[in-house]
Order: sequence, then C-alpha cells, then structure tokens
Amino acid sequence: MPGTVQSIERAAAILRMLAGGTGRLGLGEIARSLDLAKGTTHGILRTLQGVGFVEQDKASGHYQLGAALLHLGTSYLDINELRSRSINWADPLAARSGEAVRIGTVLEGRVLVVHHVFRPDDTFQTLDIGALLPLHATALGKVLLAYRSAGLPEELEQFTRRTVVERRELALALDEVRAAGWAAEIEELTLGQAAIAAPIRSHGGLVVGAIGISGLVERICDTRYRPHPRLVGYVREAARAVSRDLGAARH
Amino acid sequence: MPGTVQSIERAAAILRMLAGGTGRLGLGEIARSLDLAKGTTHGILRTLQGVGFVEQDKASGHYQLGAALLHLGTSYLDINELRSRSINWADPLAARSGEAVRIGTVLEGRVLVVHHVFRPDDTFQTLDIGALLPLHATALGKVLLAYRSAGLPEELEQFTRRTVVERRELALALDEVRAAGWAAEIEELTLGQAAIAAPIRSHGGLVVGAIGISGLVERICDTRYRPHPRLVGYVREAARAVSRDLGAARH
DNA sequence: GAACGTCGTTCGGCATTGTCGAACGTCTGA
DNA sequence: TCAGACGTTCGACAATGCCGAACGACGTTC
Repeated sequence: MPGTVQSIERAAAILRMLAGGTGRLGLGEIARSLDLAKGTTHGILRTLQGVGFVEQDKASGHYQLGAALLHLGTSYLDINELRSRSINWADPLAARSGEAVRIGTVLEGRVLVVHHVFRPDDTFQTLDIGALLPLHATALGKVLLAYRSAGLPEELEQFTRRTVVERRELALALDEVRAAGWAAEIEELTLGQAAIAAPIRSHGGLVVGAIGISGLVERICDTRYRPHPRLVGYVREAARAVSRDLGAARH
Repeated sequence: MPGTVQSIERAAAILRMLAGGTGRLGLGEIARSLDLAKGTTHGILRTLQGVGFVEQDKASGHYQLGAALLHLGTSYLDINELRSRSINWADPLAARSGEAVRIGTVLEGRVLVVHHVFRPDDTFQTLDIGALLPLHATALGKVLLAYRSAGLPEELEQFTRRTVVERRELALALDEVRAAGWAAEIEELTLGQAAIAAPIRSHGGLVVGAIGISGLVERICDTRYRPHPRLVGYVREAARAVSRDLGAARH
C-alpha cells in the first residue's frame, strides 16, 4: 500500500491504544509502546486534543479518548446501511423470539456489534453496540467466519470449557454452518448463555453481516441441548428479510 | 497552538465532514470543500481507509465513515467518568419521574448526549447517545451554557415559535438558571416536548455536565405551563447525587 | 532536606515526508 | 462520439513533521 500518511497511521495507533487500555495513559507509556520519540508523540497528541479526539486529565497529565469520537461513532451508525436495513427486522425478531437480538460485522478479526435490541420482557441489560466479540466463540462470529474468504484466526482463546479451541474442530463446525445456513453457540463464551445466528447477504450473495438472538440456554435450547427449531426459523427468516432489503437497496 | 500536525488536522476535518453530511461523499467534493489538492486528499483517505476509519463504496468510489470509529466511540463511553458515575442515578430518576433521562456535556458548541435511559413504560424510542443538540434550545444546554466561561453562541437557530433567538433574552434566562440552579425548556426545540435539567459538578464546583428529563409537555408541566416542582426536585436530587460521586471519585 | 527519577513539555536542525499539479484510465451523459 | 467528471497514480520539490536533547515541575527515596 504505497503513499500512506505516516502521521495519520501513528495517530490511529495511539487512538487504538487508548481504546484498548482500561483508561488513561501517560505520554511516556504511549511513546514507549509505539517506539516513538516523546516529542513526536506529544505533537500528535496535542493535535488529537485540538480536534477533540483525545482529552487530557489536567491533574495527572494523562491522556484519554475524547468526546468527538462518540459523535463520529454514532454518525457511522446512522450511515451504515447494514444497520439501517436491519432495524425494521430486529424488533419483530426480538418480539417473536422473546430474546435479545444483535447484528454484527467483522472488524479486525472480531465481531463488531452494530445493532442491539434488548430482550422484550426483561430487566436492565447493558447495551453492547460497538462492542467487539470473538469470532470463534459466538454464533454471529461463526456465521461471519464461515462465509469469509480469509482464513481462520491463529489463536483461539478459551473462554469456557466448551469453547472450540482446536482449529480443525472449528473448521468442521464451519462446514456444518455453511451446509445448514445458520450457526449456534452454546455456553462457548459465557456459561448459561446460548445463541443462534444466520448470515445477512448483500447483492451478489456476499455475506456482509449476521443477525442472531442470544439468551439463557434453557430458553434457547430444548431438552436435548439443541437449539429450538422454531427459534432457528425465526432467525433465518429475519436474516433473509434483511438480505432482501439490502439487495434491493442498490439498483 | 504551535506545532500541530497538519495532516492529522486535515484527516480530522475529513472525518467531521463525512459525519456531517448525510452519507457518502466523493473525493472531489471533499478536496474542494477543504481546499486541498485531489492527490493529497486521496492519500489521506487511503490512509484512513487502511486504519478502518473510512470505508469506500467500491461501486461508486465514494467514501463514508468506517467501522473502527464505532468501537472508538463506545470505548470513549466506557472511559468517561461523567457517564459511569451517572448510570447508577439515571435509572432511578427515570423510574421516579416516569420520563426519559439524558446526560450531556459540551462539545464544540453543542450538547453531546453521553447517556440515555428510555422512558420506563413506553414503546419504541430511538437511542440518542452520541447525538448533538443545540445549547440554547434544550434544558441540558441551558444548564451547560449558564455555568461555562465561554460566551454565548453567535447564531441562535430558531426551531419553533418559542425558541429563544435573542441573545439578550437568552442571557437573562441564563441568569435565572444560575439563580435557581436548574433549567427548563418548553416547546423550544420540538412542539409538544418539554424538559428539565440541572448541573453536574465535579471537584471544586466546576460544572462538567448536566442531567435532565424530557417528555410531553402535559406530563412535565402543570396546568399553568410550569414544570412540576416534584419533577424539578427529582432532577436536582439526581444531579447532586452524581456530583457527590464525581467529587468523591478523585482523592 | 537534598539528590534522584520520572513526568509532560518546548525547541532547533536536519532530512524525511507529505504535498502539489499534471497526466492517466474509466465511466456517465449528452 | 465526444466532453466532462470521476478516482487514481506518479515524480519532483520543499515544506513539514520528526528526532533528540534540554527544561521545569512533581513525587519519591535515601
């Protein structure tokens, strides 16, 4: 990739670093991690501060992400076609299934949640729009993995006893996903939780996202520990509906 | 402000432009608006694309915001202390008042909504976390204006017949806000809607944000078209509680 | 209490880096 | 078929941003 702007790449690396850490970071810490001179790092940070992408804690001098990024992030949501086409179908799916609905895309080897509808009946839930989930341990992620050209992830992190950590085993599971047209995940990320997902296709059949439901195992699965066919049907219908909308969107 | 990095400022300007417009923008359009050479603009956009901040529609060649920004935006929410301290108090306020709750800060002459709790009982509402609202036509904004050092906005856009567009009139209203310790807004942004807000203070009494409720005029106001004292009390109590949390947060 | 370490910040000199403008291939509409 | 606009590439120049050293302030340690 010729002719990329060095300082912008460095600025982006700083922002990603600030997003990854748990909170504020010091100038020296950032400069050391990215192997930059302190002066250079300071100039970039000052500029990022000027445009509102980072803020500085006056007391400690440490830096953190800035408020302008929040608006950019939600502006992305407004633009995103996958999300806008999905919204009309996510609410009915949540109502019919009685479970929380999430829609995701791939971002840097993870699942980025671009829409989230809470479980209808329920109490307080945390909104995880913008969250990054592992590809190999979620139903959404398995769908996205199954239909993408890039290979499997190198490292498969283990979250529970049931997480698939063998690449061979994962490859077989993805074959099944492709054959069946949908994916399930049962206690592979969080104990007691299960999920079902199906692919969202754009024009030409390219898979651009996934839609799915997630909830307690005893509600998602039947007595034989298999996903309820009724719920699978709901999810697949919703996925097809969104795909139809997306395909028809472009002329 | 000496020593700011030119290319980063230009990249930020492009991102803001993409966020402001309704959707995709062409390269020429961007280059013309920012008065840059097409080649220069292309280099910046290519870099932003490389880091995931913008995406390109392969069909039309137009550019739009990228998915990585969504994650950065929500990461900002996770870090933001104003928000994290507010969450525990926003839910009870929504429950007691029966109205939607929002928390905001100032960003570039507007109110940035950093937290939003839906009205308890109600049907579908759109989440406006990350939205930018006018300072002079919202209760949150009036509170933030009243306690900030910077002057009044130059232009006061008119949204309804009741919007305050005279700077003198606004200054008087802000005097009242400072005297009373809370602000109201009645059909000044949207017909039929009203809101109440109070300041959130950090250590030293500095106002860093505002919390408030908003809903239909007939629920927020009494028969004399004045905010219910009961609701005002709830909002002010919540604001004080958050302020206490914030002040006690630092040692 | 003084010396040390580390922090964020500033500054000048050098050359790396990004900018510019022109030219290219492609596509849409006239 | 031509004209215009589009996104993209490339080479040359010099402006630009990078580096490293030095600064003042703060907190810690002996």
